[in-house]
Amino acid sequence: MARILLVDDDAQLLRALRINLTARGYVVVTAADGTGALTAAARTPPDLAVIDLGLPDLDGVTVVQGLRGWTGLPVIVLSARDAEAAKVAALDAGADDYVTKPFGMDELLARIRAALRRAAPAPDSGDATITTAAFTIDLAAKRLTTAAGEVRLTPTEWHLLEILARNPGKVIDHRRLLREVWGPAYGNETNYLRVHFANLRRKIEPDPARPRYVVTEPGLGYRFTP
Amino acid sequence: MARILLVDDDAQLLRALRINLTARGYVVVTAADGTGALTAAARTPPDLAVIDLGLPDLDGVTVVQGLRGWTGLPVIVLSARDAEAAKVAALDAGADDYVTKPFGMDELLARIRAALRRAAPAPDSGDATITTAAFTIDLAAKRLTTAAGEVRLTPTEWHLLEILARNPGKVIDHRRLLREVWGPAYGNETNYLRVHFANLRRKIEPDPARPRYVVTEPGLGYRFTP
DNA sequence: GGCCGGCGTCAAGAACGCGCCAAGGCCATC
DNA sequence: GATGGCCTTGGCGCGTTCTTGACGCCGGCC
Repeated sequence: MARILLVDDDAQLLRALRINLTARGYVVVTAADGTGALTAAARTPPDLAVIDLGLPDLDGVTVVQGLRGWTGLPVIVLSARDAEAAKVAALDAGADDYVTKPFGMDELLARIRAALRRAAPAPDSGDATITTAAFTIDLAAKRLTTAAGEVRLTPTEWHLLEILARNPGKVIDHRRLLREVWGPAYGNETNYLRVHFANLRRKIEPDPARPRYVVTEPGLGYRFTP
Repeated sequence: MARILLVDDDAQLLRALRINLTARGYVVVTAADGTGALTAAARTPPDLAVIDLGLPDLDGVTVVQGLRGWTGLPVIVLSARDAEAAKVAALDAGADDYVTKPFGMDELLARIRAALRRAAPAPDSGDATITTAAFTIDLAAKRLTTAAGEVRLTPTEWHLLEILARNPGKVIDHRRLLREVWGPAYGNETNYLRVHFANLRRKIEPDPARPRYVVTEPGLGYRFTP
């Protein structure tokens, strides 16, 4: 289920939201201030963030910009009723949606569902399985099967393969791969990519020395060709 | 500019919105009821729709579903303050966003901008292929194919070609090319350009000695002519 | 006619990126 | 406390790419 990052300095509200969301099956991570939110998001990027604009340390808009710098995850912003200027600023900074306090839990849940639905860029390709001559990727079930049987991939290998497989034929930057898998602090550690792609190829390529599906574009990045 | 479909039975509000939106450069189409909205959208699909939930003939949720049946265009829904149930229903029906009446014009405009921005996540993949008589450039996939087959370009060659191809017909300065590819510290190393453009021409020009597509403008820079 | 600056071409050495291997550390599980 | 899986880190060799310098060509200018 989706991971949701909650950011608010009101411990009571945080607790209420956590209970409601976990009851719906979401995995909830919380932070009480802006820096905590950014570090938490950097460590393990969530699928969606709910951010209160009135934080003790950073402006909520700053937090939104900090996230938008490296990830496209949907962001829902919370704030007091009369702060229309802040609303506009947050939306223009890249927030996806806005909820005014006080709000009904049903409304927030509906907006979260809507945002997550939008974020799944292609609902057909989200649940779809990608099939090649050598193997089949089931993105939803996180399963990869070859003619020889099922293959176990490590989390990083999955993450890398998934990004490539969702953009078939396209070259994905070194930087983008590193940012999406390891977080915004990474960008030059191309050796990570070399090692993990080598391991991945050893598992899924018919001839790992001459890869057919996970192709290197020297100096640019990597490409998945179905 | 973007086409926006406005659906509301309040003629006064419709007029006010039309004035404000056209003033911002949007093209506005209006409808006063649900059936009118659906037929208008079917005739010439807009880029975004703003729909009031309280229509005389159809339920607003029905209109949203009617649109969602065949198009993915972003939909913003309007309704009275106390209709939280309708809000939830509309969002789950596929509406992208929700604004409560009465609302400030700035907020609506910000939400429209946000929705349009989300809806156009791939401006590069749309116009990203440039075709000439001799070859095709796919900027998104970083692929270049000629009649003879696919051609591999080095990173610098790609970078140079991409800058020229994104400004077809325009002369690009030596300095700008050097700065964009090699960094701000470079500006006089025109010999780099000579070498790399020579290599590039050898790969993509039918007659590299007499270039047709990557043309030198002596003393000024280089130009891409499709 | 001779000079000069800008451009294209070529070739050689340096630098870089990549695949591969192997050792070490961290964490969770048993 | 031991084990095993996974990620990180460093080093090595190879091929490609970039840089650098030299040379010839062409057109404009004195």
